[in-house]
Amino acid sequence: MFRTRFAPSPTGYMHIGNLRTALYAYLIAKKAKGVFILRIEDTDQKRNVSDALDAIYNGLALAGITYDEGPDKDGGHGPYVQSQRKAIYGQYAHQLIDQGDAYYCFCQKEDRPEPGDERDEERRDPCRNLSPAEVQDYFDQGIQPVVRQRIPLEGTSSFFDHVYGDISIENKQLDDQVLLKSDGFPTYNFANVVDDHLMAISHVIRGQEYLSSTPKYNLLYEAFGWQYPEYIHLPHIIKEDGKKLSKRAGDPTFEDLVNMGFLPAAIVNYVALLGWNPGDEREIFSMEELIEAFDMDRISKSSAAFSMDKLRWINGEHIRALSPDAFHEVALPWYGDALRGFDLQQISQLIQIRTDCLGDIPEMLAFLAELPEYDIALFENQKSKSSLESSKAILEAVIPVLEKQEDFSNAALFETLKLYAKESGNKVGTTMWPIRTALSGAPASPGGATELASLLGKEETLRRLRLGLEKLLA
RNA sequence: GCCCCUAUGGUCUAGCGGUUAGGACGCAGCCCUUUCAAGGCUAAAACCCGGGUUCGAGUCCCGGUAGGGGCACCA
Repeated sequence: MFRTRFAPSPTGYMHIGNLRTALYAYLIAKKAKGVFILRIEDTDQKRNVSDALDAIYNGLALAGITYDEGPDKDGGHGPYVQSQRKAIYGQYAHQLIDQGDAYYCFCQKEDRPEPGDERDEERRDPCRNLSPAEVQDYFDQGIQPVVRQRIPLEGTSSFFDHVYGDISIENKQLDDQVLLKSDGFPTYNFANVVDDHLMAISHVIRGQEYLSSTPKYNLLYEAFGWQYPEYIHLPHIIKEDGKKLSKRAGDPTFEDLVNMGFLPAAIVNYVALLGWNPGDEREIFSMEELIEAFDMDRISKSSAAFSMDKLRWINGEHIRALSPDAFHEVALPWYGDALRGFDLQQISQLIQIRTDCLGDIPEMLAFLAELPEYDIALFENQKSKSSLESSKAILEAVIPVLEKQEDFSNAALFETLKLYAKESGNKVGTTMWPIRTALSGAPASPGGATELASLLGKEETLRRLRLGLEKLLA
């Protein structure tokens, strides 16, 4: 039985790297018809943010990643919040001390050498060899110790990782890491091992930054006589300039992207592709398709750069794949008050294919509510064989035609204007250009002349056309 | 300082000893067209460097270089 877990610490938001870790852990479990677990790693008392739990729940729900066991979903392996498991860690730490695989350390933080000091020779802690009497003595002085892991002086620790292959590190490179802090809480280094074992996690999926600590965790598994899990360490996600993603530098979190107008499903789709590919040339995936296609042995080793351009494209593909009704629903919140009175359904129909990101909508439609200032140079367009003169003539001729037009539906308008073009000997494009331009005041618009006219209605259409003509006559 | 990892176009990637080095985003051009999109077609663009191994290396080995990560009473 595959059992994977996502184990975030409650920092208040879900960044892209976390989202991908959660997603891969979910996909690996679901692919194997296994169980996906949410565990909260809140052992750092200084770092807990209120409401942070909600951010995790909301983020996962938004992403469509559902867990089978978690803080609010007992699966018999709880509690799923590490701060509620304090007694468990204490008990296991004492077992290690009794076995000689861990020891009390009474050093103060300041006593520890800095990296870069001559720590290669003697990186072992002075408390490593304290006699029972000395330990007792310290206790009698009321000093609160930490518990450190006793790493073997000799030998090499090796393990297999599904992404990075065989990794091997000499034990002498490993630190006697702290297992239990002086406040009695475990460190991540200890809690993750105890919890992963107790929760029967079969596959550990986490960031690459844990790769070189994994031998220490395996030593712990061995000390307990536990079997260790399979490992899947994930390369980092970086920016296109090679720097790392950071909220501080203004890089968007998952929630930010959603607020910017990206579909959660598209973000999930894109993030899945950051470091993994299906082995064929598909790029657009639903969650179900991802589950079907995912293969942990096809995860790449090198870090991947997050590309807004590619996200936009994938988002556009997801938007275009929506049914018209579904698109209308997601687009609606972006229309705002300025578009009151317009046929929003018709607008949705017009812009769906042209929308890469919902956040583009307000700007794309701004001209509807208010005609922008524009230069008459816009009436000149080579491709439409449109000049200032032709535009003036066409506008002059077309205004009376449209004044008589009763049916302002797109189809009817198009018939009328096409007929006019034919009779006047103008090309359709040449006829439409000045109309489209006068109606939008922009070099490009989400719809052609008749589509805009139909949207704007007869009165406003005529008003804008006359305005355009005035500009040309001036 | 010590240790671990990585390295194919600008970006994401396929490749797993013999390929015209494939695809996608982006970029440029063309077609389509009621402007723009969308769609179709075309183009430019890559195996970090140096040694080996081999008949033959992007692919295997070693060494550089560059980048990332770790060496916390943070996770």
